[in-house]
Amino acid sequence: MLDKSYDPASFEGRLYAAWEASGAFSARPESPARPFAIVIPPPNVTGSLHIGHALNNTLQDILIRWRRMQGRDALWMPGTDHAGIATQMVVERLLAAEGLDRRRLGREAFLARVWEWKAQSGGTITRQLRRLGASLDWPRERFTMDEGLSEAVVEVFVRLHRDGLIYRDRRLVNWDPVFQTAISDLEVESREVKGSLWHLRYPVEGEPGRFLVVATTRPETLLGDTAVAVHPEDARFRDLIGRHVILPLVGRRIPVVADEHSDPEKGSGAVKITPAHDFDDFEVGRRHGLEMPSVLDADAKVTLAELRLSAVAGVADPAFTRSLEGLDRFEARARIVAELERLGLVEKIEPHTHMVPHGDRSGVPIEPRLTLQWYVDAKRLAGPAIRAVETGQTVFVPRQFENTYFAWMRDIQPWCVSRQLWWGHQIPAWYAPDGEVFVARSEAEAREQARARFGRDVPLERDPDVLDTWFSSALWPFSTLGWPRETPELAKYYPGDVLVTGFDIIFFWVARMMMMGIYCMGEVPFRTVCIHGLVRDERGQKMSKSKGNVMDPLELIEAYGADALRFAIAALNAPGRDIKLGRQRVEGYRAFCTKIWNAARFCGMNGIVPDPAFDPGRVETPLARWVLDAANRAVAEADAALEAFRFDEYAAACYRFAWGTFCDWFLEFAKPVLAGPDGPEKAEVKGAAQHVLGVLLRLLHPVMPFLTEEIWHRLGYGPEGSLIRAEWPKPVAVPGAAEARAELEWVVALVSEVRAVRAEMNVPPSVQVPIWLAGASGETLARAARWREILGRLARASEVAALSGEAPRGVAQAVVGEATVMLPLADVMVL
RNA sequence: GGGCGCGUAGCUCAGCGGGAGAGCACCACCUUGACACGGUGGGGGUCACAGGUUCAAUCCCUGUCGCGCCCA
Repeated sequence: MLDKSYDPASFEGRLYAAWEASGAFSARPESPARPFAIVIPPPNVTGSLHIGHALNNTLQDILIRWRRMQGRDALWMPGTDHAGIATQMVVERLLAAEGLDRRRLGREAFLARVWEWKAQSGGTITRQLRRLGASLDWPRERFTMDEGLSEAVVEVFVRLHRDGLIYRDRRLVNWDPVFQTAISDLEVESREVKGSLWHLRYPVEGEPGRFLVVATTRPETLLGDTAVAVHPEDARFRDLIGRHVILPLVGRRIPVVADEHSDPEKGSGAVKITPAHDFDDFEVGRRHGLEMPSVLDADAKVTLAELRLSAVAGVADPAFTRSLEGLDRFEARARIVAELERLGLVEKIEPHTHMVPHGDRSGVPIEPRLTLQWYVDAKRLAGPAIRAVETGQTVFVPRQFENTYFAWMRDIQPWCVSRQLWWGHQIPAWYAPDGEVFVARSEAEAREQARARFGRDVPLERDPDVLDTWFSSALWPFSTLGWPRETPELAKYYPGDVLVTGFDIIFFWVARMMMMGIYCMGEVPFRTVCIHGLVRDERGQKMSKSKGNVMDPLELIEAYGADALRFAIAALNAPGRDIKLGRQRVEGYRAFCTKIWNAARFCGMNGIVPDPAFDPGRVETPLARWVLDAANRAVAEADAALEAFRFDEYAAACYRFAWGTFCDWFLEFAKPVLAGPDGPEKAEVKGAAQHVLGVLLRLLHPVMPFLTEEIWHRLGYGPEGSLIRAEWPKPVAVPGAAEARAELEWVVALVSEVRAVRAEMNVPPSVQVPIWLAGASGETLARAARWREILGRLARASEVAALSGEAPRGVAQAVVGEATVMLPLADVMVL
């Protein structure tokens, strides 16, 4: 028997442990069953479960549990990624607390510390996913730095290099001065900064007293200017095109070039060009063949190494400029502006708000820097990945997100994959003393190549850099299955069925997994990409620590149970929309959990016990036929919703059937029978009840695994922990379903009408009133007789009788079907 | 500036050529032997606005306004 109240904390942990111990989450590669495979979008190993993970993993778990019950060989591949920067940051912070730093420790010792940290703290999120109920195949758990996955990374790098798809190039990168590494465009976020627009006077060569005024937000990069650009159509500057100006502080002459990059409407109409420290300027520099001296180093401090300083009276004093060497970029800015003001070279300073790129983790402005890095030719990999979506080999749900994918993929830039970090996959490239590069699977292989090239052994040095974490994540759909080895898992579970992820991740994972999957496997990594939104607070605000509006899924699970949280997430997951989640929503769905619990408890109290011998094809009473038919429809609705990734509709179908049909009507109709004498009718109603409750538990299991599993064994449907393996319900043949539906719909309509009329007339529930039916068919009167007792209970009818002739005075009337319902209320109304 | 999406009951959102809906919230009544995390009943919307197509438009088309996101 079930306890008096629903207390999820009392069984969730126990059930999860039982499932996991029994191997219920395991895929069975050797089984002939058709596979259903999902790879988890690997969470960051430094992470802990936030509400976005709860959403993402609830949806995946619903799909996996549903397909598993349908008999598919379900594989949900777990794991985490090594999160290069984030992890290195965490460990460096720990070292700092001990007064150490990684450079003093050395690479090898530092990496040992990272692994040590991972062993101790890396399992946080996987433990938390268990609290959610996520049925991941834990023994298969992978980590992007695992031996096997690392081997895959090296293999892909070597192949890409062999195919000319990976190369070294000197280009501008987003340089993070804090982490001292290149970072990806996607790790850069624009932040609005209140700054200034400095209008600076550059003396025009050969015309003393004439200045070309440039407007800039970054006066400190002036040192690296190699031109001034004006718009070719701009009449103000036409005569200056092709002439030169003198670069203040540096004293070199730099050309005035015509370039459409310069916007006559903005600033002064003339822009300084610093090709080594600005992406747009870099392009201008390329177009005009300009030099590209760097004036800021890895720390974003001034370096003059690539400059030649000349003295120009009143414009450039080399002694001053040399004093800038080694200054931080912001201090240099202040000093430079002060010097220019002293020289009378500042025309004006305007307040100016603009967007400045910041490193998303370091929080400081990124510095575009010219560096030599490894690049993947993403453009060539993108072609097939675009076609795969165009031709429907992979489909996005909702469809409109394909546009996001196409937009990004069609405009894809060379992918900088090297990072100046220690934690990550070290690039498998070795350099000979002359700089010749050997890309190989191992040092031995590199030596062989070098020997073949030089005819003797030469000392080789390995590239110290590591690869972008996304490089290894991109391989996740097949590296986790054993690639490059041809394992049974790879053969069976690739391509996967679905990738479930947020729209903000389309660029990160989806695009890269598509490119690498097609390149390495010759086939897309997944058939469907199911895109969900962001979880926001109840007012639609993004959750953030600074706003203090974050909801902790673990806290919600403790307060309301994992099932309530999961159901809330599913129910609110409207396609293409963000989820606005408030505490009250979760609380509200906890009420639904409680309702199910109590309904099951009622069944148990009335001796409704599982009966495998029950045959729904042989039921005779309208009530049993009707409820079995309603369950059929609920199953069909749930299936259709899940097939379409409509988690909200699946939840709604379950809710409607469980509460609106099973509890509100079926159990109420069943009560007089259950309370009555034993006999065929009671046996049949009990049979139908146990059957439909069993359907309901199975139907709800994917979204409410704990509650349903607990009821399942407590009521004797199977041993503890067996619902997860139970067969997904299928519609059953119900004889006379249409007639039963018509009859029960009539009863429901009649009861509802009578209740409404009575409520409107203020008749107290304690007062029983006759129901008279006028103009009723013989069929209706027969039904009325069959449901006499129910009408007494639910419609508070003292009698149900046919009426002929005139309507008596003082009766309230309503129409149900062909009949007019009359209630003699004149004496009992409360006015 | 380009793209995508959204504007339907107080809130969150379904619906999408012919009947305006759900859940929650609200109001009233009800301690009925599963459940007050409950039951019953009820109020509440010119479906953003303006044109157009159609016998018919919340739904299709065009435009306007407002909001959000992505990209530059």
